[in-house]
Amino acid sequence: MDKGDERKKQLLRVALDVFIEKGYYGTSTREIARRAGVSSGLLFHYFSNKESIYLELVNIGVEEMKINMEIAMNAPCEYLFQTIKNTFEQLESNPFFGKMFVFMDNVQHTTVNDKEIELLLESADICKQWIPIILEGQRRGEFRDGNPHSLCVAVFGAIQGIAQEKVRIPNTPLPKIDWLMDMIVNSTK
Amino acid sequence: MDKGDERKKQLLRVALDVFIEKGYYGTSTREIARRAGVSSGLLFHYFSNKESIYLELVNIGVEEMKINMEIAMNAPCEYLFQTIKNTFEQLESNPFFGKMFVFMDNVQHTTVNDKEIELLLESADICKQWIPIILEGQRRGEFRDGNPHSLCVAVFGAIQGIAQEKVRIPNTPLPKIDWLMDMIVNSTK
DNA sequence: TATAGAATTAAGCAAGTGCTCAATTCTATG
DNA sequence: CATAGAATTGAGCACTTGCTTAATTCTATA
Repeated sequence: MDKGDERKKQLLRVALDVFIEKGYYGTSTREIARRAGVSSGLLFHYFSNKESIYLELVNIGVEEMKINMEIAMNAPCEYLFQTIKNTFEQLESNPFFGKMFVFMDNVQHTTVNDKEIELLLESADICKQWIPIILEGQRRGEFRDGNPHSLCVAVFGAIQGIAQEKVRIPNTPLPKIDWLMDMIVNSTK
Repeated sequence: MDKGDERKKQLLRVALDVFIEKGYYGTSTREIARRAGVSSGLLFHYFSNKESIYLELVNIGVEEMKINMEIAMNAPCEYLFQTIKNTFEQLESNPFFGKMFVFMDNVQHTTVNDKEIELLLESADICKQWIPIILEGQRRGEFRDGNPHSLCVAVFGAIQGIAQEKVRIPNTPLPKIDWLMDMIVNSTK
């Protein structure tokens, strides 16, 4: 209900769009303000600087990712299935999630000279977080062999590709989950 | 041997690095010049404007991609295997190829308001070019069923993920090709 | 109705941007 | 050696950038 909170959320939504479209450096504070139909001064009333807008979005993204990771690790196959299922369900029902997902990938591949962001990204690097789970899956013989990092990067690249497409063309149908699971799960199982 | 040609190539190499790192808008012509140890005036002696530097790189990228696509389409499995094999061999032996590969992916996901670039990208969109090949593979029953575009986006996302990693950490080992083939090829074959 | 505080604007500064251009240095060849 | 033409510089223009600030409007409540 608070007018200020509502405005701040609106500004974040607009900023997310522009950041996805043009990257960090390509986004000007004036453009965010203009697209929000607001003076650029107001933007700096709600955020202390451009970087902090980006940071706040990264933080939201990190939280969003964590929620998707909360299922326990003592069932790697189940975990993976649930994670992909959750991700796809969200991609289908919640456009903001898709944008955030793509945004987080862009963030990973863009240098923003800021140690705070770099640190945040460490905690948002899903590939790194998945490695122990994949190792466990491999130990159980449920997952394919091979460098777990490659496995991770490839699976995640695939999901990313699908997400990118979904954000660009929202009515793209998503592939079946089994199909993606097969990428990782040992087919001789 | 020509001094001017050599300089131009050097400037393109430097520009590629900066574009990958900071994206189109984040890259300033002064920074390219500075990193090349040259005045910014010289940059505009060799290129008519910033956009044309980018365009020239995109063109090189498109050519590089085309070379990897030249094997005929009447053997989808063989074609795919060869393409991935080529890509991995290049990633291993030629750092410039890897950078170009990542650059082309960044290009696809960045809006640069330029119709010429947009047109070029049409011809560089590997996903679109692969679709007929995948359809043919599916018709023969050699490839998995499912939306060919999703298949494409996923496979390509996986390869991209691997390439990104290779560029960031050059001594990352690449996964086995069979492993990637399995993503697409029908396992009941 | 009066007023404190939040929401908002418009103007503007210092620094950085893409790009130009006159002026200089280098270099190959007659 | 002389000189044409290429390579290179550095100053600078017009514009955009992130951000500030004084001034104004809105809005809730005493």
